[in-house]
Amino acid sequence: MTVSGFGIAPVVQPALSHNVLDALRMMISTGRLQQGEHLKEAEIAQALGVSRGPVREALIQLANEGFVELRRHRGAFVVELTRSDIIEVYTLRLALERLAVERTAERMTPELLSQMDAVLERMKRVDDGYEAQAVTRLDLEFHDLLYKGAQHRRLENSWEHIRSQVEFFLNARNDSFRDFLQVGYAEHAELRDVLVQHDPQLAAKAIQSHLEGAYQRLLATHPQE
Amino acid sequence: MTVSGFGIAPVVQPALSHNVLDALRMMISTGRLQQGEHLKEAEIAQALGVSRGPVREALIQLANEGFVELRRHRGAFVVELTRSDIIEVYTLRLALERLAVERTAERMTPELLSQMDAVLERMKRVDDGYEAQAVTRLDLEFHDLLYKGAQHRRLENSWEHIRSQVEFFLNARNDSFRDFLQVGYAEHAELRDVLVQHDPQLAAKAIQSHLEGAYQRLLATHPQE
DNA sequence: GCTTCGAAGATTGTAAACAATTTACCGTTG
DNA sequence: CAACGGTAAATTGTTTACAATCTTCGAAGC
Repeated sequence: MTVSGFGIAPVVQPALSHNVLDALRMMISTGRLQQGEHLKEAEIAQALGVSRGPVREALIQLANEGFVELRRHRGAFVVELTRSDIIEVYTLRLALERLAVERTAERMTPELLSQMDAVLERMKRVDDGYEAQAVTRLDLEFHDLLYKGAQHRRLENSWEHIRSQVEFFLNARNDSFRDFLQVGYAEHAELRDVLVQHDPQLAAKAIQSHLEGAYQRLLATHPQE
Repeated sequence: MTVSGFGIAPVVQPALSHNVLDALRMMISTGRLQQGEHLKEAEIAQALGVSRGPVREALIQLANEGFVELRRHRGAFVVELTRSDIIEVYTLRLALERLAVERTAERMTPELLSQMDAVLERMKRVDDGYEAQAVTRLDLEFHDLLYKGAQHRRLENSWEHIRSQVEFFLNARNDSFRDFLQVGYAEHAELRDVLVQHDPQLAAKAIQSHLEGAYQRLLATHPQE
């Protein structure tokens, strides 16, 4: 191990299954794939120019992320997300993110702070003509930092498991409600200000009210079923 | 849909990958597989009499559960669980299980209660000659019911993701400390008594102290590294 | 008309073969 | 003798082929 600290990343091709996973994930979270749709392995494989093997592996992962349902001998179906799914995702996310901010508040570093500020800066610059997916990405980027700061591998993993579903809901919402300018920067900046105080309990309160707000705005776009 | 409510389960063979998954999971959680060990696909496939396909799928699942680490072109390695992993599993488990009991307390039904009592009854009957794995199973069975009662698919899924790791730690502990007679029944019965009161906040407190106790006992068996 | 049955097609589950990459070994070189 | 290089073996990544199962659709029987 004589060499280290080069700025260049090692050249490792990502696995094909990883490419397939990314492609499918994006198609679902952006709504290009209908809910309940039957994802046929052969079809996907041909469309992406790979064989069924990598596709199967990607579908297993998607099932783990709760995006598709795997039925034996029937294949993968895009899950239908209803109001009760919003509640599930929200409650689980709150449980996870509370742990995240409690730990992040205790571990706040200048590096992390500057990364947060960088994201906040980009939020501030968002103007009227923004695209829903772009602000969703910013939102998620900020929350990614919360998990990163927690330095908790399994917690980050759990977050990844619902992250795409959150992305899906946020995309749908930001499409119909264009209020990111009002709430986006302000609410996240408030979170940042709380985190630097190194107070886990305060941070837990803050994330609770932040997510509660997001949750209510989300429910407003999904009327009863 | 003319037929329903038969007592018999439909005859669907589980997928081979599922069998492989169960087999590997047990071998790891019971410690039959060394930490850091390299799990070779061909070897496992031959030992279990299947091809590499199902084995690969099982390994992907195991990686999701945090049991093995997958390195591209290198294969699957059994993770090495250290003191910091205990902390991770414990903190994450607490976050999840708090949500679980909060919901279960709100949704407590007579059916669930009798299922809990059945498990408690078996805990009570445990005598001096118990085996570590048997009491671990009982312990986990009770906690499974907490998640079941929460009626939260994604939460149950998250629990499954760390359940085997909890099992691994509990097995190791129950092997060296044989105090299940003292703490096993009593602590879980107390949890049950709290849950029937339909008070989420009280339930959250109870699970916190229960897990805190389990955590401390666990740490005692894993000295610093 | 409605149900039942069965065959053909479609789709997934599994196995086996091939390709790409890593690891291990060993001789060479300075 | 440690470091470097190269070749063979081992291992994973991917593709292809085959088996098992499900779905579809239409005809037969009531």
